[in-house]
Amino acid sequence: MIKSEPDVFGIDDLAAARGRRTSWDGVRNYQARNFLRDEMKRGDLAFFYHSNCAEPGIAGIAKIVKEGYPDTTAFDSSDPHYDPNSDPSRPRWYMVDVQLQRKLKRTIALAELKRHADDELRGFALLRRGNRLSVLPVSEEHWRFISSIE
DNA sequence: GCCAACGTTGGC
DNA sequence: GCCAACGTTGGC
Repeated sequence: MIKSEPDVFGIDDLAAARGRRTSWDGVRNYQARNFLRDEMKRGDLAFFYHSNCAEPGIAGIAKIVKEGYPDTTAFDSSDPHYDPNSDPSRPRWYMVDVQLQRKLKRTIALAELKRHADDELRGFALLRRGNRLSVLPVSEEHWRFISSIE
């Protein structure tokens, strides 16, 4: 799952992007970085989640079209995500490229997902207390369940 | 706008 | 290595 604030870059922005794809850059959290760098494979699907907005929830599905590679925004001193501690010879931050697979027929609200926190979605990282990860794993079982309630 | 939950930073 | 201060995330 990849999270984004729709006011900044939402599912419709991805739909409007050239090739319906974009670089998922600017992630500056080590755990999230590890998922981008090590876990997400070309062809994998990811839920696109809208955070920090009126109706937080899953808005669409994206596909990983390029596996983890160094996040070049970290090297650009004029970029808001610039990190002087990330050296091009030893990059600290990684990104992937994603492409819109499709928007969901409806946004599956966080409130609805929460109703299944103790059964079908038990253990889902999104629902764990204090979760703030912007990139997080979804198990096969959880993926199938969420797909089934669309 | 408020606030809880973190992660990071930096002094010691 | 500890821990207080600070900044950020994100639901409400």
